Amino acid sequence: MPSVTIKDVARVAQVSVATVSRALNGHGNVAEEVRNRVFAAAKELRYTPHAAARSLSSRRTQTLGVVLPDLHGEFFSELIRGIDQVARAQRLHLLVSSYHGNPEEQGAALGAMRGRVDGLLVMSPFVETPSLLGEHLEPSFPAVLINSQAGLDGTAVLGVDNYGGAVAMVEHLVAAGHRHIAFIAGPTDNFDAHERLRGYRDTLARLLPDVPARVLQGDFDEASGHRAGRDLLASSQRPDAVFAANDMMALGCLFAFAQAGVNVPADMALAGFDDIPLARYVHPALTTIRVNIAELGARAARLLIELVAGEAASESSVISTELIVRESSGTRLPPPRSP
Amino acid sequence: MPSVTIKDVARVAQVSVATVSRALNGHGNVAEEVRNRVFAAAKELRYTPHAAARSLSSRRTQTLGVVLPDLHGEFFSELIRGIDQVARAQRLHLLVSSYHGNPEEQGAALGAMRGRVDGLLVMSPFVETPSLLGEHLEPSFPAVLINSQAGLDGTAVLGVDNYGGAVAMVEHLVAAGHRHIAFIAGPTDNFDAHERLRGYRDTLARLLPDVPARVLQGDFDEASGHRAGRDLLASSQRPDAVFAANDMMALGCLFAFAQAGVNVPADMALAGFDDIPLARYVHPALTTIRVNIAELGARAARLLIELVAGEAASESSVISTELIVRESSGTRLPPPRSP
DNA sequence: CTGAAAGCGCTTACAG
DNA sequence: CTGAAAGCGCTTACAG
Repeated sequence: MPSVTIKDVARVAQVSVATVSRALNGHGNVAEEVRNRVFAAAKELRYTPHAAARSLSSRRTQTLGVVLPDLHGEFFSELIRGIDQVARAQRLHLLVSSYHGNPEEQGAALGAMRGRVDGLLVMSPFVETPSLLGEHLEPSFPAVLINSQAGLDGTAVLGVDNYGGAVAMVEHLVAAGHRHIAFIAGPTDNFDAHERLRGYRDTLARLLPDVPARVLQGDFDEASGHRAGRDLLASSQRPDAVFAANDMMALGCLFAFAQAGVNVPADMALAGFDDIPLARYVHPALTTIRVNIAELGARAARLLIELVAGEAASESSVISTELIVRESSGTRLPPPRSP
Repeated sequence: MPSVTIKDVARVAQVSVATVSRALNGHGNVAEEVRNRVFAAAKELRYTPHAAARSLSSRRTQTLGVVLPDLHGEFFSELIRGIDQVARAQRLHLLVSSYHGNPEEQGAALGAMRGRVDGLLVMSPFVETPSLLGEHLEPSFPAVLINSQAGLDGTAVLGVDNYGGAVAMVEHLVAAGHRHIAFIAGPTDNFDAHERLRGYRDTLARLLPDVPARVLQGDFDEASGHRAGRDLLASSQRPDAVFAANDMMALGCLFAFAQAGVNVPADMALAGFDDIPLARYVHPALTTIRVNIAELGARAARLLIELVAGEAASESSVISTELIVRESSGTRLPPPRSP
């Protein structure tokens, strides 16, 4: 990073720093000939404005803060990619921070963003999110929550339609002729998990009021799915189908079944949620709910940019999901892959 | 973000801003009682220092810049995770930027980091990297390249031992009894791809001097692997084994074989490179080379932090790889999974 | 269209 | 141990 400053450019171009600033920022009211001199000088010196100085005086950082619970795995990768896509289209930077699932760290991460970002994208999948955020987020500061419970104040929230996805899956399983449908739930303090469970319960009660819900506790990772699968096999009453709250648990369950010689879907149907890349590669391919994560990130970023510009009212909405029927749910497919 | 400044704290604590600064930054030479007053005031006002202002006067941003060719997929996700792990341990922030595989954008991304970061982590897997970077990176600015060709100057480079990994794989395939080993190469302008190809060629020439190398062009994605697989099947001389320069191409190849009813490894052995999560789930599980990407990111970050502190001389090194033998290479395994 | 000057919020020698 | 002041590199009314 060269330490050539606006002063150097001004000297070479023989104008004041004010004029350099105006010329470089395209402020229009600069004589053609002067502007050219400034540009030439800037180029010659390989001048790049000093971001911190600019931020300090302009009150704009040209960067968006992204505060996530973790950075690991495809979900966050896709989310960041979606955010990045729209940010760069607006020449905005991304300050990324993970709080490693630790609520305290989340507060620190939020605080550390001050003076660094023009707005905040935060994902906080805790049930107690509102109070957590209330302490660290000024209501007046542009922010949009991702996949989180609605804040107390009017903070915008963008999320996946977890409830709708779970509803669609249960409807599908029931339509495929399954009656006893067990559910492997995600962590109890996770908002996504909570919504998916709610969708399962509501739909089962609606479609098959006489069949009791059956919920096994999981925590979204493969091992817990495996455990749940074994418990199911060991129980006196095997269900017709198992709906796992996410694909990783469904895979764990699938392996448990495979080890026990239980055939999916012939002996037991299986479905997941998320449509991770693995889902279509395992055998049998996994019926699941697709969630367009990049789209979620992109929409959140767009909304935030509007908020920063003072254009939009904070409004919450939801990204719709898509049922992806593959072999594991025991439904006969028309053509292999419809576009 | 509250707009309470150091002045407010000074007023409430009844001291000068200089004292507030010293107290909050732990400069020691502040009276116990005064320090307490300052802390109390800061807490009461929920004061958070303004990062841009601090950076401007202290010449330190407490953030590391990360400039990557892309943000998509597991590799970058893992890399960022590794970097994040060490950065946060030092309370450093991460400014992440993707240049979307576009060399021009890379220059812009690099330039935009000025005044925002204390050091730069850049991955530039182009063969022409040195000249590209020379234009935008001041030699005096702390930077470490990741998985890139060595810079002209003394810039530190950290990378994966692609060459060594390819050597190990060819040795393994030969030891398993395969002679005609085809190679599906990655993009010609990609440095990783280049090194892997070199490892293949050298080792084949060394171990089986009479067998000609056979290289098909790919571009690291599944489709190109599929294409190469079909070409191989259509050719008059089928090889005994196929070594793809990365797992995605190996998977594409595997699907091409499966479609054609060619059994792996009975009819043809197959191996990849990277050990992506899918590798162990496909059937047959894929023999591949594991690369610890998070470790790569972590080591790069550590090195950069030392450079920023002026502690280390820039030195280049390489992350070793590990041969993961699974079914696809046609070797009989001892126990299923050795730890 | 252009310049001199104030100010953004901090840190850090320099005095005392 | 503490304060007054300069300065970090920019932007932006305010004059002209």
